[in-house]
Amino acid sequence: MEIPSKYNSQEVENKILKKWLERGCFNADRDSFKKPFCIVIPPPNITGILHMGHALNNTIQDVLVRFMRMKGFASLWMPGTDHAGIATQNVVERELAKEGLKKEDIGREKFLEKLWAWTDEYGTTILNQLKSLGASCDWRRTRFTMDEDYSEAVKDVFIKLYEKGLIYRGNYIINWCPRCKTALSDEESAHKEIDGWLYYIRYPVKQKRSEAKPNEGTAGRDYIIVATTRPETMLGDTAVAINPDDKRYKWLKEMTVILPIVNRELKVIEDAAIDLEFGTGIVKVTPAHDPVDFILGKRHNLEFINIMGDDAVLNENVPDDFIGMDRFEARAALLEVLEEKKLIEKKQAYKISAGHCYRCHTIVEPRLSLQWFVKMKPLAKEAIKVVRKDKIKFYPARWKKVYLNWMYNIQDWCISRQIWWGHRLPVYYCKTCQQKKTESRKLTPESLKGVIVSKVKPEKCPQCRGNDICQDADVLDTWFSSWLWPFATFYWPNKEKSKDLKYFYPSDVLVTASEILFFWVARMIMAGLEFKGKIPFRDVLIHGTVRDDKGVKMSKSLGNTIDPLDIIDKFGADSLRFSLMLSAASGSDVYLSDDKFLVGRNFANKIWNATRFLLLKIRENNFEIDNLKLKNLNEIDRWILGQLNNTIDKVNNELENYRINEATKASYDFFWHTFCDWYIEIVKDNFTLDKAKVLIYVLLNSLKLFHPVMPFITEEIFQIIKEQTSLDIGAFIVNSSWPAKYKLNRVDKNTKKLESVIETIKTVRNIKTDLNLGTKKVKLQVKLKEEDKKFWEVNRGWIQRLTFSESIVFEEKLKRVLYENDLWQVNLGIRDIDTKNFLSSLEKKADNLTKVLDKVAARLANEKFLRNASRQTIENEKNKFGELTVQVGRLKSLIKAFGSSK
RNA sequence: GGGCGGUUGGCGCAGCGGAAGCGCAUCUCGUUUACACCGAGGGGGUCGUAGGUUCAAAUCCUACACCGCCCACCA
Repeated sequence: MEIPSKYNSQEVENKILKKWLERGCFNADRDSFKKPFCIVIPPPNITGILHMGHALNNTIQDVLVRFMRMKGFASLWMPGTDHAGIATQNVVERELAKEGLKKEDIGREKFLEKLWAWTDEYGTTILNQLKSLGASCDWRRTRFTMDEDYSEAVKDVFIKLYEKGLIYRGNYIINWCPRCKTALSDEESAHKEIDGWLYYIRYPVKQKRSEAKPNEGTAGRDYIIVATTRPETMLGDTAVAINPDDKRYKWLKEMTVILPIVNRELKVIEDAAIDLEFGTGIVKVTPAHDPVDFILGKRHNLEFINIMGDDAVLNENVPDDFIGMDRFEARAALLEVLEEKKLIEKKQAYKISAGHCYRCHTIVEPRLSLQWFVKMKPLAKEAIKVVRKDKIKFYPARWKKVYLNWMYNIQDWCISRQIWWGHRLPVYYCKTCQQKKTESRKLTPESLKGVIVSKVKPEKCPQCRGNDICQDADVLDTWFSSWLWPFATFYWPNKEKSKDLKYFYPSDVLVTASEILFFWVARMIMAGLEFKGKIPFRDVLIHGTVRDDKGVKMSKSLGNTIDPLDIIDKFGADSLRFSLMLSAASGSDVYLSDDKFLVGRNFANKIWNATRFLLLKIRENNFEIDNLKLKNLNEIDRWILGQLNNTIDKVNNELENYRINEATKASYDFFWHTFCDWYIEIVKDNFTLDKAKVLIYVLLNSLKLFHPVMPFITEEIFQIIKEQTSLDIGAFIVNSSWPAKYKLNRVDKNTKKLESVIETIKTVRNIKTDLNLGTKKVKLQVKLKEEDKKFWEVNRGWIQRLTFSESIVFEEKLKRVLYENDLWQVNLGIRDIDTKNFLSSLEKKADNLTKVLDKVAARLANEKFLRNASRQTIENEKNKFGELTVQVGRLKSLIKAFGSSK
């Protein structure tokens, strides 16, 4: 069979993928003879399409899973998808909008039908894209956060926490997205600085000026000035506040202030939280629309006036003129009125740090509302301990601090969402019991009267026996289901179905970007400890962000993305993976541009052609390769096997420490620059059956080293080797065993000679370049000891070829020496030579080495050095001094012989 | 405001106490028994700045500067 000279990734990858899937190569089952290794995938959103971030994240996981699989572990990569509440609902809402409909038009039930239909149609798109990336998940096990069993786990957890008193319902200021019309958790509100204004507004004082005690500072005025960035919220003001120690406003303490436009009377409260330095030192207090004011409101028993609806449009709690206006419209209108009334003292440009909805980027409105929360402090306690004690380790380690810092300051988690797509809260209300409550502007603790927390709808209210019962309309935060992912995917808490859980839990490593450290990683740790009593994973591997070549984060909205599917099309999944792994220094961001992927493509082609060459030679020679028992090894063979051993060690070590880029680089360097550049070149013209076996042996083991990073091409070549030899090497490389070191039982005396020859070849090439000889063939004259002649004799052929020489002759005496090392001297058989370049490169070398030599000499002459440095260090320096002296001596005498250019 | 990173050749990174390295880019040469998606070579860096510790500092310490993240209730 002819092998084409270019590797065709498209053709190969589809074919190989199909075989793997058909033969269940990725399946992982409980096996009492194997140790488990498990990674749970960060479930992509069902709305997702594969982007570079996914490609990076999942390639890392796949490399680890494939590595451990080959190492003989029952290596499970658990796949699945996340229902992604708000994100998915938004997508389907947009679809609906194309028909001119809103979700309310068709109702909850119909809307959910559409969502499920959408899920069925597009929900697995990303999983198929992961397959084409080569992701070796056990696809039989694919789970979805809204699967029936999974939903049971979610309800279960809610009830457990509720019964433990860790879930409560209450009126608090939460982050509200007026576009998605739902509450958000603190984490879902991303703070960004925006340009705004700080307005200074005059509020009149009710009491007549004469009644005011005339003394310090601002006392003489009949108004006060407050500063605000969100003037429209003043319509909900119910007080103004000052610091009790603020001498400037002592006079104000007994006064009443009139809220302009609304004409509500505001009392003046004193609170130590007020910053004397900021603004005017007087704060307008809007308890229903600002988190700080909310606390003040509770502390001082103020009225809470909610002035906005769920879409941030002002409601009937504001003067008629403003009702129905959007918050920003209202701001403009209000400022106009204030301007007219001359109530604006001044405004100054100001950077506001405003929360933005992490799904639609709308500015979040702090809003008082009745929501469900999880008490986090008790859950955080253990989760802090396991990380502090390194039961869970972060890679890179610095993330430990970030994690702990967040955990120490953790806030309660708002888990109810006013959307339709998600897990309904397992909460029911008895309308009869609830009606007894009274409407009030005063904030009262939310009574649990009429609240029934239950997995299924109760027939009757346990309190009043009434049957007018309805389920809470809200759904749970998406992360309230994702935080169970490491064990709910194994059908926890169903005892019957979750047998694998015992075997595979805890998983070994979680691979993720830092963005979801708090959203997901921290919460999984808490959930694992709370519900399973065990950590969910031992290691957390945090990789960087994917950026473009200018360092800007890749994002769809900026249009600077590189589509991984395009790269797969053009260069192949292996190239994509290889280049990603090579550029992804552990934990640092990845800068990508199209040409980065050429490295991967070129390397794939290199592997391909090396294989092609070997198989070609084997066929030419009619060699029958039916075993890999290596025989008649000479020093060259032992040298390459030793180099392979070193590489295996290095790759093992690096992969075990999650330094995939280092592992990738090590195997790349070995294969290209040692195996191809030297070994193959050396044995080319002495291609015996024994050599062919060494070549195939090294090739096969190299393929195995590459396989985790480049699964497709390595599998394809593995299959070709199987086809073209009689070797019994197993069905698939994906299920084959990881390379072991070749047993080399003696230290080779000739290794030094071989390495000196390689050094000599390199130098001769340099000299020829310097002498402008190009590829001209000249005689290579060598003066060497009798005992080394045999070595040169045996290896004459390839040394001659690689030095581009017409012949090699041994001389008793050289007319001149162009190169010299510990073992031999070399001259080239030419008469007239242009020594200019040669001399200058010699001089440059000599200069550099002399500088170093001087330093070493000075060090050795330094008494303090001899006194303080370790014996070993001094010994090293002495050796270095000796070597350098010899080298410099050689160079200097060479320069002298050719007549210095200086 | 607090915290965490980073600053090494044009670009991206490694090195983290004893002779400045790698990949890409660049330049020169090359129709060599696979591969031009190749081979052989070359040029290019006083390791952000200023101090300090040390016999010795890119490497440890302290400030500072710039860049980038994250957290935070400065209205």
